[in-house]
Amino acid sequence: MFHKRQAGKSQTLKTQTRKTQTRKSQTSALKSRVMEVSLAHFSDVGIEQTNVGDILQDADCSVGSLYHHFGSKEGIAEALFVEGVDHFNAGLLAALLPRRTASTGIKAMVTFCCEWVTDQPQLAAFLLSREIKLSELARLELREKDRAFGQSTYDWFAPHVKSGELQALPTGLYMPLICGPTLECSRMWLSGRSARSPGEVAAILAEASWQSVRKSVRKS
Amino acid sequence: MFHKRQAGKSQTLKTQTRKTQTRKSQTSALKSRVMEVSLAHFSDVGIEQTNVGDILQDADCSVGSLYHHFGSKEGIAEALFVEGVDHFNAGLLAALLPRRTASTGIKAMVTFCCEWVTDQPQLAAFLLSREIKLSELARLELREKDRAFGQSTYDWFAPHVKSGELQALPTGLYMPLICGPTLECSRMWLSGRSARSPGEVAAILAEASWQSVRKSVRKS
DNA sequence: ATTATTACTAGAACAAAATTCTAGAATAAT
DNA sequence: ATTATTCTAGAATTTTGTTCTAGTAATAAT
Repeated sequence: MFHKRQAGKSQTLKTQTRKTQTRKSQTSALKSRVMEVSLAHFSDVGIEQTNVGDILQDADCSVGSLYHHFGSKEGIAEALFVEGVDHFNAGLLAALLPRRTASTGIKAMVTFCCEWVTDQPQLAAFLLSREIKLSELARLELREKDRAFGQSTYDWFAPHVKSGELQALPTGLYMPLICGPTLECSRMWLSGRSARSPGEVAAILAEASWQSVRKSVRKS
Repeated sequence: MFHKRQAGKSQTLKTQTRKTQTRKSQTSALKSRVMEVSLAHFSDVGIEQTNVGDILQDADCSVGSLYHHFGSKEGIAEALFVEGVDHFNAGLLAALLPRRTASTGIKAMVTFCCEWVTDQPQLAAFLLSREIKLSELARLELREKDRAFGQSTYDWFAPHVKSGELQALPTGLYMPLICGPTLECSRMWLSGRSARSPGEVAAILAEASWQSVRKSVRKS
């Protein structure tokens, strides 16, 4: 009995582990499927126009599962949004931090931005649409991430401000000045109002944004 | 009989006119009320989260009237959007066209943008959210207006490009470079991610945007 | 003047779609 | 082994946008 139980236990443990992984992987695959399918629909026709039924069908998911994992349609959007922001911020920092001069850093930010949008238009369109009603929890989470991100970038900026290469500006203005034009171009491209992708005009945008934040002594 | 008819007619005309005006003004007041109330809700929680029942109640309007005048919830949004874009574009042109130098023109655009957003945050938030699914008709109407607007601004730019004050850029890039940073600041302020209103930083934004599009001969 | 037409209002009825509920299966914990 | 938890499933419910029918007031036509 004891032996049997032991054996049974180890057996169970083993199979449990295997089964758990199977279950877990099934579950996580389901969640991924739902998110992937939802992103396609959201970026295509917007959250409101997307109906849950289509998501369920395309992701081969039951009503119960969807509401168990995400709580609501907005819940899916929220998960996508947080994931997307994380991905973007991480990429932008990775592009910025290794640069040693103000000019190359700023330009790297703009270039990264352009490429990221051009490479994943669906996610970009979704993030830029901002039609997401975030829960209080997610709002706080994002605000904290935003703060940390802002801090990281400013830590990089500060020395260059001190050395006189960059203008001293209210901290909240650097991002809009550096990435604002690019994001505006992105919106226009993503919504079909412009034919030129951000990737195609990256160099121009990078130079222009750099001119807008550099500390300059003008000839004229 | 003829006389009576004449009298009757004029009488009718008079009362008709009065009654008509009353009716018309009632109707137009109703439409205004619906739009005003809707804007408040839309800019606050978004179109999807706003429910028609609330609009009906707050605007003291019946279901029938609302659908008679606007066709759908999106119809209200569409009307607000078109009206808002018209108002913004007209204001921007009015700020730009009288200026005689490249520098003052560009700065006037940015300044106007900042003030407009700061003065009517609800409308600005609604326009910038871009969660509106426009009808084909409205889409075409807006595209045409966009084109005309772009043409007007470019007609103003062209001479300054020729004279070497402004950079020669792909036409689609002027607006993003000039207004992109401002719009980004606006989004942050409107969504509560930034405390400083665009109006407060207008001067900085104007100068920076000008630096980004001017044709410069640098000292360094 | 009477009749027909149109513009508008009103709210009950309807349909579509999001979400909740109940139940049961798989897995983990005690 | 039993109990608790997580997850799946889909029927049932609720919510909500929209349509429909009917009626009223204003305008035009005859």
